[in-house]
Amino acid sequence: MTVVTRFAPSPTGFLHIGGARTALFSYLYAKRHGGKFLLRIEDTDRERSTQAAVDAIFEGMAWLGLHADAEPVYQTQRFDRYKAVIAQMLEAGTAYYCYCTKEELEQMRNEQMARKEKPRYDGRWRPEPGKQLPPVPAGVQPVVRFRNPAHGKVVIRDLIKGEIVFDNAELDDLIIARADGTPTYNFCVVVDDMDMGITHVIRGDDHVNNTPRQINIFRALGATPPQYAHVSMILGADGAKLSKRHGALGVMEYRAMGFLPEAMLNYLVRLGWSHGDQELFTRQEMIEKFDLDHVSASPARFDMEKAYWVNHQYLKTAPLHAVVPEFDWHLRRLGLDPAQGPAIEDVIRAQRERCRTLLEMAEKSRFFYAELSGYDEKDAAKHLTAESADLLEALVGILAALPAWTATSLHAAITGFAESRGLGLGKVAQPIRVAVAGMAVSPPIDQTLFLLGRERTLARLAAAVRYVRGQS
RNA sequence: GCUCCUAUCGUCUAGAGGCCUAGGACGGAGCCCUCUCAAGGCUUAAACCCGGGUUCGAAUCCCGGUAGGAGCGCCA
Repeated sequence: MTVVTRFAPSPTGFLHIGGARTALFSYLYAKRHGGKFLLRIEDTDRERSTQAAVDAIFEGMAWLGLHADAEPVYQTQRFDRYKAVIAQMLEAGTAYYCYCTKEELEQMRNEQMARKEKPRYDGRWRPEPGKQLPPVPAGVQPVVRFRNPAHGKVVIRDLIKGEIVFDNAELDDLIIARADGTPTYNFCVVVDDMDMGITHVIRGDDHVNNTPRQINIFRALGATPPQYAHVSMILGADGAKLSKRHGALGVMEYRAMGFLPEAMLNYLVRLGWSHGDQELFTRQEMIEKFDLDHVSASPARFDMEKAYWVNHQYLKTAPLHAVVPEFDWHLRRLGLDPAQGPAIEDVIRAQRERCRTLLEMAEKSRFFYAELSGYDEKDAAKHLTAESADLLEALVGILAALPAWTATSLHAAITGFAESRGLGLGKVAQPIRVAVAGMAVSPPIDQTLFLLGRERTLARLAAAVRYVRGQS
């Protein structure tokens, strides 16, 4: 049997981190077993679903490279099918009409809560042999309820949490079609999972309580339920639930923060899943090694520091062709023109070891692509002094006369100059750094000047000299 | 309230009864290297929620507490 998994977000917002991890697990599990990974848009709630959210989800999935193996399924395009199944269930007696109004239901719940009972439908419209149903009220559009088995137990062999047992007596008859005829979530999920041939449902553990109901519907339909794997949720750094109000960010915001998609995937896969002591996985390794046995059943906190570390590992080692487009995107985002400076491959090579994110890299590389807007105040005060102005002035002459503008010749020239003055390299390099980069941090000074080019270097050195002298 | 889930360093985790003096990673501390920032190397502090069982032996199995969480919609 081929494994078929799916990711089924409801388009009410962007693709957040928890959803992305669920999608990743589903994707990996399918790939691991040579199966298919499908996408389904659960948009039956027309009030809250938006096209913008659908697009945002696709955008996030695309950025992460989580491609589905077929066109996405939209629930709103399957209403005819749902209607047919509901008719069939009504016919078979596994579903029935219920004429309770929302107000009656509300009252029922309140009374039950007051009695400290679990709020549930009392089954007043549920047909039973020999039972007298209430008279059908005029002007009430009925909903359709699923006739859940009254007795027995539902046993879920969850691939992550193990055996979970629910008593059918705990389950009430859920609504599968609203008064306006539109189907509801738990019902659509079953019909879709059945029709799509889903073999493994990997989803957030906020769905465990829905699972027995869904299994019962599967059975009422004469279908075999898929296997389930409920992944625990991701908490914020403080251990509190992630929500829009509380630190839940869309994956695209992580892009803006300077994460590489592969790094994001790697951080996410290790959040809850492990393979011995291994921390870093290529996508291929994830596919080869991912399994549900080693997915943790307990919730995990999102640790930004660790995420940064993973990203840094990727920044340092990823093939340039994977970094270039992302870095280019960040440069432009800062209003910089990548054409107005050194080749970005060279800048990445020079910067990758010293930046945890692409955003940081772009900010630290600004001086390669744009004129200085000023000097860092502290750095200038410390390094752009009267003495260093003399050094810089001398350097302008030396560097202008350099036969070749290469890192090697620059290195020789600068160290030679420092020695001739009886100074440590730092005494010379730091003022140069502030002069050309505007701050006391940059790649090795020979690299920096080489990448910046002769013209810009000399001009900035001279400008720094003027700056110092103009101040006093 | 009811049902269900979870519980190893601050964080992510390894651990499937003896291999555990509980391992790795992030972060922290210290040292080395060094033109800045990094990177790298070395060292170090830091955890089995509590209580009972089962067993020759428990972080691992069972029960009970405690704590956290999820669900209880004509939302998904």
